[in-house]
Parts: sequence; C-alpha cells; structure tokens
Amino acid sequence: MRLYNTLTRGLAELPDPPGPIRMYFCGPTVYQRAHIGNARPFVLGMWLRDWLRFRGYTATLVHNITDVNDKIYDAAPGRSAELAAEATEWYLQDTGDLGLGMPDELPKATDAVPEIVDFIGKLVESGHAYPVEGDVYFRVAGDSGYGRLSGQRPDQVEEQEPNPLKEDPRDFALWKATKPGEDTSWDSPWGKGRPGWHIECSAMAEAAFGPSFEIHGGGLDLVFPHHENELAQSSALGHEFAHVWTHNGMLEFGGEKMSKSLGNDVSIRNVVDTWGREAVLLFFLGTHWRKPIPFSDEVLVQAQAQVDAFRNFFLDERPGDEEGQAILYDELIPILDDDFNTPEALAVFHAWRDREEWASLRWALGLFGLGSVAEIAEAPDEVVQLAERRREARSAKDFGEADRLRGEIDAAGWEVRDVAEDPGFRLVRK
RNA sequence: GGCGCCUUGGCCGAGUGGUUAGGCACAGGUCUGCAAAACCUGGUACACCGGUUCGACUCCGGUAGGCGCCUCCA
Repeated sequence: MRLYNTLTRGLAELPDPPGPIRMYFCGPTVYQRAHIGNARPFVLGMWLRDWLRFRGYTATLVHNITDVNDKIYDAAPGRSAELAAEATEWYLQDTGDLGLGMPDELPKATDAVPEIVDFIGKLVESGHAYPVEGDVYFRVAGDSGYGRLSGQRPDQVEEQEPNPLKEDPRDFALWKATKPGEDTSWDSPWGKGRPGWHIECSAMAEAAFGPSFEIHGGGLDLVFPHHENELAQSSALGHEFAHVWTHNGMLEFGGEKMSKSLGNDVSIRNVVDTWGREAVLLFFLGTHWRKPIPFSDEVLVQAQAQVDAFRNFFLDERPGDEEGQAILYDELIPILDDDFNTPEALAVFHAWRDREEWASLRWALGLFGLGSVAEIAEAPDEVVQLAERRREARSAKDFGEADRLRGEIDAAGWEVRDVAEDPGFRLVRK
C-alpha cells in the first residue's frame, strides 16, 4: 500500500500487514454547522481506515475536535462551552448520517488539557519554549528543521501582526493567558489560560498513539502553519511524530476555496438533505483525494445519476442471488493500494455493472458505505394496490385512468415501471 | 516577496512516452399506449510556444491563465 507523503513529496510505502496503521486526522473547530469541505477528511479517513483493515492491517483512526478557540469565544460570548458542546453534537450527527460509522476515538481538546500542560512543560524545561506574562511560546529559532514539512523557509515567512511578548515574530503560542471576555480557562504552571491551537494535536495524537505513529491527515490548508508547528513541537522532544502526512485537496465553490470565513460554505447537513448521502459519497469517490473538487449542483446531479444507475442495476439483478460469482478482489486492490485511487475504482465499479458482476459490486460499494444502493425498498400495500389497479386499467386500454394512477403513485413517493415479467410492474422508491 | 499545486472532449474526471479510461449530459435507434428503466450506436480531448525523442497529452524549459498556503480555516 502506497500513499503520497507531504513530508517527502513522494509516495510512501506502508509496512506490510498486519502492522498497526495508526491514523490521526485533524477535525473541525466546532462553533457552527460543519460545511461539506469538512466532510472530506472525515470521509477519506474512514474509507482509508476501512480499506487498510480489509487489506489486513490493524488500523485505527483518531479524529480530533477543537472545542476551545478564538472563533468559539467570538461566536458565543459568555457561553462558549455550551456552543462548542452543541456544535460537537451537530458534527457527530452530520458525519454520522454519512453512514460510514465513526472513528475509533474523537478526542476533544478540552479533555486533553492535562496532557497539553504536561507537553508544554517539557518544552519549557528543554528550552524549546518560554513563558511570558502567562503565555507560553514555542521558540522557532531553536528548531533547525522548521519548515521541512511545508517547504516554507523560516526567513521568508511573512511577519504576522507584531506581538511584543514574542522573542521572534514566527514564534507561536502554546498557551494563552485568559483574556477578558473568555469564559473558559484552565489552571497551569503559568497561570490561568487555555491551549494554543497547534499543541492540542501534538498532545492528543501522542496521548492516543505515543511519540510516533504512521499517518497524520488533514486538509491541505493545515500544512502551514498548523502541521508544521505540530511537527516542530513533537520533534523538539525528540519524537518522530507522524511518519506519513496526507493532505486532502480543498473543496472549491465559485472558483474559490470553500470556507467559513469566506462565507461561501454549504453545510454537510444541507448537502446530505438535498442530494442524499449516497450522492455525497459518490461525489467524493469520483475525485482523487489530493485534488481540489469544484462543488456545484451540476456535479451533485451527476453523482446522483450514478447512484441511480447502480440502484437500477441491483433492481434487475435480484439481490441475494450470488451463486457462482467470485469477488474480483484482484481488479480493485492494485488500484486502491496505489495512493488510494478512488476515481479509478469507480470506473471499475461501472465496468462490473456492465459485466453484471453483482457480487463484486455489492461488496465494493459496501466498502465505501454505498451498500444501500443494492437494497430494494418494498413498496407499502396501498401503493402496490394502486399499481395493480393501474395494470388493470392498462389492460382495459383505459390509459387516462392508468396515467391518473401513476400520478397517485408518484405522489406517494414511488415510481412505477412497466415490465414484462410478473407482476407486470415494478415499484421504485423515488 | 516566499513555498507549492493545477490547466484533459458540453460537464465531472483517471491515466500513460507509442495501444478504448470511466461517468454524467446530449443525439439517433430498439422496446413502450405514453413514460421510466435497460440495451445498441454516435466525439481519438489532453492551455500556448519551444526542446529532447523514431515517437509526447505523458519528460525538460518558457508563456498565459487559475488555485492553495504564508492570518482563523478540513
């Protein structure tokens, strides 16, 4: 199994199974409904974990939630903790509704404060960090390897807004002293405060996995400074940290990155409700994980059309009858083992559909949370009766009545199709 | 200013130094009371300019355009 590694800018070969593959993926900051772009690393992480398990690895996925942060304070003055808790629930619901199950652990930053404080303490002791007036900053100048993940040259990094407490403008906060208006805080050797953004991931990842693990994932926009800083913190303690770094491409909307701050985001909730979870998954499946995806109604329409095509296929193949069909693992494994090329896998699925390899297709779709397209919905009795009355009207050549009944069936949420075999019609949920 | 990525037929989107990607849409056809579904047929695309090569969409250089990061961001 090979995956593109941001750190080396090349493909990394994972150790052979069954060795553990421990994956830490960065999750959202919770202060509003998560947008569809946030779903990409979630979906990728789940798919990858499940694929690795299928391939014989012992794979675990830890997906963190950032529940203390300036955005949250700003969004809910005086009740930031309540908002964070509420938005965390939204996130769990919305990602849960994608039907992929859940990561093995979903740690929250606020639950990891002791580990974070301990981590910072070690950085201070070893001279990699310094406390100033209740804040603690990481000393970038002391890190000769700084920039190796993102390719940034420390001397070229644009200056941020001046902060007189910092020794160097590039230093970043590990611990922030409580400011007026902030309604949550924790005790620390440096006074009351709360964690900086980057340290939580180093602390939580190492709490879950120890000082080194196999894969760290997240959005491409996190490479710098977030992941660079995580790497710097852990490296400062002599830890390898992540062996392979995976960064998924951004969703774009109207030619720009979709993001909350640009205000062009569409919620996971909204997209799933509008297009259905299968279409959303197929939308992600159709583009390689490292590439940007232009988000548009047209693309979702195309995804939905493919979902319908697979669903229609299983309608005709009488699901459950898989005698004599071997599953064609060999056609899929090389594709997904090579940097997890899901678009090419999708092409294989279409080929299997053409060749009526329904056992393989059902198995493969199931791997990606799309097993439901192979399930046939049973129409309720009243709809079946409408269809029977329509069949009778048709045989009596009363097509006006037949069309009227078709309208009733449609209004009940079903589509009736005439077929040659018994009972002469087929009912499909719309 | 620095770091990095991208440009494929109407749309989405893989891939390869020389052989059909695939899907969606569209058109025609078969079937059908009509429709839907299904099936058949229909387009040799790879930003531009050079170079390397027997041969480049695929390698190298440049040009144009677009995107991401360098500030919270999946």
